[in-house]
Amino acid sequence: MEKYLSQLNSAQLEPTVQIEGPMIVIAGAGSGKTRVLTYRIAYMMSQGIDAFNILALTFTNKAAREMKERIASIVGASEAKNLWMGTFHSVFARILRSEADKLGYPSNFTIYDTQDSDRLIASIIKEMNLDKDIYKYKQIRSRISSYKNSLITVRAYFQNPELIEADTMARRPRMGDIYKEYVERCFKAGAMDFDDLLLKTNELLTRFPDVLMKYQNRFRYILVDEYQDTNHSQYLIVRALSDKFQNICVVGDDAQSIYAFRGANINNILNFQKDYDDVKVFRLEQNYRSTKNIVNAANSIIDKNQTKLDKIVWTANDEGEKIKVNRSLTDADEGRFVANSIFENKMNNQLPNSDFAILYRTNAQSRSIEDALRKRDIPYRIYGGLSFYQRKEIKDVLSYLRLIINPADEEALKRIINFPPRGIGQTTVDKLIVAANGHNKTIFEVMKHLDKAEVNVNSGTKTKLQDFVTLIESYQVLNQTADVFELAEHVTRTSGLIREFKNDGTPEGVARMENIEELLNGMKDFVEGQKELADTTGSLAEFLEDVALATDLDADKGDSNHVALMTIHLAKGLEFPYVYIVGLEEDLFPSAMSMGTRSELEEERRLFYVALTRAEKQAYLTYALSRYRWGKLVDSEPSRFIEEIDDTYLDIITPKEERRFNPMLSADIFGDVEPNKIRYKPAKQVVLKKGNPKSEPEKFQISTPKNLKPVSKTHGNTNLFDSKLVVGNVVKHIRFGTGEVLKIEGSGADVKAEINFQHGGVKKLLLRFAKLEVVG
DNA sequence: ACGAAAAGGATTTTT
DNA sequence: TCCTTTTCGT
Repeated sequence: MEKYLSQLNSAQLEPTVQIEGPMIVIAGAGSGKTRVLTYRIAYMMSQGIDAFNILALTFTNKAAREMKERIASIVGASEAKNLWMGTFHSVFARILRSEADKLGYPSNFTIYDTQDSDRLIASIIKEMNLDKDIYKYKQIRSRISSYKNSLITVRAYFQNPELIEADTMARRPRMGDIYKEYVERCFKAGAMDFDDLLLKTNELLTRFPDVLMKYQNRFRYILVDEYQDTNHSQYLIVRALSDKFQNICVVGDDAQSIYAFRGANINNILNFQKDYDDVKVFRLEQNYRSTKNIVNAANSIIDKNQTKLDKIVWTANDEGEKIKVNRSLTDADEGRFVANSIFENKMNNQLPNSDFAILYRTNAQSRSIEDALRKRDIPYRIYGGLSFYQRKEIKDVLSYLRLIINPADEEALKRIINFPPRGIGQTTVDKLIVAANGHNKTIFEVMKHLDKAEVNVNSGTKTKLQDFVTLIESYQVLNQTADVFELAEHVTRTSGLIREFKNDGTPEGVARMENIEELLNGMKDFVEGQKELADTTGSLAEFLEDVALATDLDADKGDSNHVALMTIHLAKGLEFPYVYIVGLEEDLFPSAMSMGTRSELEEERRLFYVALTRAEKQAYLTYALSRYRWGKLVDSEPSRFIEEIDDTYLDIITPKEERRFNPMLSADIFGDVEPNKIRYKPAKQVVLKKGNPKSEPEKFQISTPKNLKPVSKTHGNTNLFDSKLVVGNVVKHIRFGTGEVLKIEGSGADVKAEINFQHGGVKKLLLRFAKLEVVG
């Protein structure tokens, strides 16, 4: 142990060896937080504390797994295996399973994912005959989610006139009724959604003091990582469990709190010192990850936020390169710039692809980047997006398995009762739901006793329903003896799922088959794995739980030499030598939806801080003047975040003149500009061809690079339509003289600039025609 | 009941 | 633009 502790600096060592009492570690980005956490746990165990008494809560499964592995490598695998380490959701799902009966739930309850919740809510809205344009199921779901995260139960809701008032004002007077029905239907289906895992844990600990005591005594030492991202529900669980022994260590960075949108409460970390007596406060302020330029630039950004804890992040690392800022004309250009830059950096410095990451605000931004990377043959991998387990075909297979474990699972049943098609249509399902609700039974029970439930269907349908029940029941029997893999293999074959996707014949169908195969392989691994791991039983129930709480980031497998593409949220906790943050434009980042309040904007700023601090050596910020959004070309302005960085750390690399779009250059570098991929339709011929610019400007196409001559600067270039003219540029006009660009508006061929000429005042010019030269 | 075609919605982030 | 949902014809 000594040899490990000697690896720590004094700021890291202090919290590592502080075992007793409440404490908070405020850990700046890249300050060795994970190292402190792992060594601290290892140290505790070396001091004779039983691993059995330690609970460590992390934000992702991946973080938990990695930490556990590191601890195992220090203290030995057998010692580490008793540690309880995982996400809030996975740890408390396990506890809830063993205590489920107290809450009236079966121990094999299903975990509904967001999609399941959405479908159930949509179905309830339909059953209640409500207007689905007013009662949008996604809004309803997020509303219910925030109630649950604030511990507002259905009963609490109806006792709170303010909430009812608020929903009534929002033209949703039936909100409470939907909430009630949703909760009841989940309960009847033996299902908990993500929020329930926390809410029901609170219920368990509050209603059953003996249970609370049991877990207080068991978890005498509690650690919480990423404390800034805990929500109220999680906060209460931590408080309750740590109340007796007060051995609570929370670690986090308020500057990296980026999950308020899903209920995380930054006040949990800001107020921690008020929640416990004699809190010891530790600060990790030395950054080991990034260059001085990056650290200082990040500091200058986060400085703009009002809500924060005192902390000065610094580094002893090299000065490094300045942060490079690049402007592009369009999102496609931005992609090309990034791909080109990665290519150059790779070649110049002999670097692997895995040294690079491209971070964006929204998943939709990946497309233009992907296109460019593909053209340059740069291998990449997209993280996040539609998770593997959310794909249709995977959810179909999983739904069969879920139904085997828990026949009450309404969402699983509705999903597969007629997939593959077996002649049970919507009308029949609706009848079943009505009957089930009427008799307070599950749909599956109703199907088993069609006559008793008085379901009015014809005899053909009746047979089909009975066949389905028999099919599921036969699987249930098989589940008694077969392992997960064997069962799933049998199910996919005999249910007709495989046939369904095979017959499809389309490339999508093939991909789906491959995904199912991958799922089956995963199951095989799971079955093999259970033989080694002591804390799993390898049951189907356990597999489904893993899957329900898994994220794509958890499954990082295989060849790792690729450029990483992901959202900034997903990048939290990761680091890369080279980081490209793309789409730094107003309304995109910061997002248009997050600029309503100061706290929302501050969260966007923290998000930017997180993005920037992922970079070790070099960061690039890029933005485009226009970008395709919802299939439309939209003009955009540079993000305020660029301006907010102290410009001594910036290197604006967009050359004013040379970067002007020049098809020759552009085409030469990449070799293969596809005409139809070039989205701007400028009146380029003003410069390139003789003749009247007005004639057929729309028909102009950049066909082959050969046809185009480089723009001659001496001619005064003239057509600035494509020249990345921005507000602030000083331009020269043949008649009006010099002036400053005040505003740019319009799109396509109608881009206009408002220019304040020294002699002549403010004029609005159509760039298509104006002969302008940028002079500054 | 089912498939094809048309319409509509979405783009903030995820355990 | 792309994906999901709804509508419509059989």
